[in-house]
Amino acid sequence: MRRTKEDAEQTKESILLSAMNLFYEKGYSKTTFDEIAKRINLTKGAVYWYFRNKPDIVAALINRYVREFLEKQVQTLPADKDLTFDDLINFVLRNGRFIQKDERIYKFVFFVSCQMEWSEAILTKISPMIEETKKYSRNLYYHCLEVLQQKGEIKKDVDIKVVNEILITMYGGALEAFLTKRADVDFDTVIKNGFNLIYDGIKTER
Amino acid sequence: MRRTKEDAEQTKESILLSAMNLFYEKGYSKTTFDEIAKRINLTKGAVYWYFRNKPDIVAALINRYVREFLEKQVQTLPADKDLTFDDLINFVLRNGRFIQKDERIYKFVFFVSCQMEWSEAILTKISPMIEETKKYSRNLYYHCLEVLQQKGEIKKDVDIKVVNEILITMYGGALEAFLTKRADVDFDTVIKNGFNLIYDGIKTER
DNA sequence: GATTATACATACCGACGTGTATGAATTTTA
DNA sequence: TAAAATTCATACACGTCGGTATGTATAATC
Repeated sequence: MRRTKEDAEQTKESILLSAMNLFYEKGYSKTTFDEIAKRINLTKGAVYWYFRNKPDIVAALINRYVREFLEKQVQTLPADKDLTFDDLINFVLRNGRFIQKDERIYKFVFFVSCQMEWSEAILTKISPMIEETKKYSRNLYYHCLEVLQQKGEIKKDVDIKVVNEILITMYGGALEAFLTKRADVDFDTVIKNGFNLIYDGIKTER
Repeated sequence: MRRTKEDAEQTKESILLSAMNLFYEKGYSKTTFDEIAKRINLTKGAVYWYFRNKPDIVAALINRYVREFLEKQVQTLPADKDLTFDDLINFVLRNGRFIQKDERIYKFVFFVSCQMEWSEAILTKISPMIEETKKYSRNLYYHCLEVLQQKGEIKKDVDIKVVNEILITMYGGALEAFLTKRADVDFDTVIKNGFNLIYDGIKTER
């Protein structure tokens, strides 16, 4: 029973969504092709027609959501000449809120962070893609700090590289705490206060 | 072929170690009873004689290493009246170094953080134990900040609870970055500089 | 409108992994 | 020293999951 091309595209979408829901709920290794299919009233055959194996599905998910996420990110930063540290804070806050608001993104991030063991098969295929986005974020933060230091907003003797690492560390830690729901204080409060405390220590006195 | 009691205790030890090595190397769900046994020249039967299933093994590992870790932690903090913020920094640094130095502890932490999917079976048995240690650390940090504020080292108007969360977030983030080897700057540098920057912002001016 | 390619469903195979039942050799115990 | 308990090894039963081979209805193509 062949469907139209639009129908086919639709089912591929629903397969990806079903897979991610299951990955999110019960982890990568415990979800099966059969279950992915049954959730959307299909059979294994359908899933195997679109994807050759599980790592393939994960790769497709990463391709989709990472790109979607990165695109959202870029838009929200002002030009270099107008850049302030508050912009950087708000940028991070928006990222956090984006993850919290968009259920698909949230499930995806949770899946990658907490529901996927780093076996060889996964690691070789997917790790490079994740590394790339991490590097992208890292460079973005660093660029902002660089601009701010050149504009005289940050003391000249401050080692930006270290500050960058501190901020990234805070972001990563806050995100992990949020994902695993083990924070007494919420994401926004930690980022806002933490980043501002750091900034108070590195900004030029007026 | 029955062994002596000492031999039996020895094999139980080696089973736990073998299991943790495999969990560390290829993840929780991909390691089998058969492989755990073969690594130490035993058969499945031996492993099943000591542990009923995989979650049982994990529980035993957690029991052992978490306790060992906590005991090491407590010793390294001075009494309240002599407490300084530097002590807190050094405490965190020692924790980090302890994880880096002790291969068993390192593999265990990596396993729990990165090589275990949060399926129901695991979560119900093990999550409470992990939560407990997290809570322990959280309270320890908070207690230090409380003491320091009462001694007048930290400004009275500072919300210690938020600061506590910031520091924990930094610790968690730095640890995760270290475990996943995606840090340009090492653990010690981030903690030292990060904590000091935070402290500069909350300490009373002299 | 006949052919071909597509979009699945169905059926099946084989490998593997969990768990158990049983056996055998010692050690411990009484 | 005989009985009982321990410490494993061996063997097997069972379900499950990944992967493939095949069938089939229908859309796309010409």
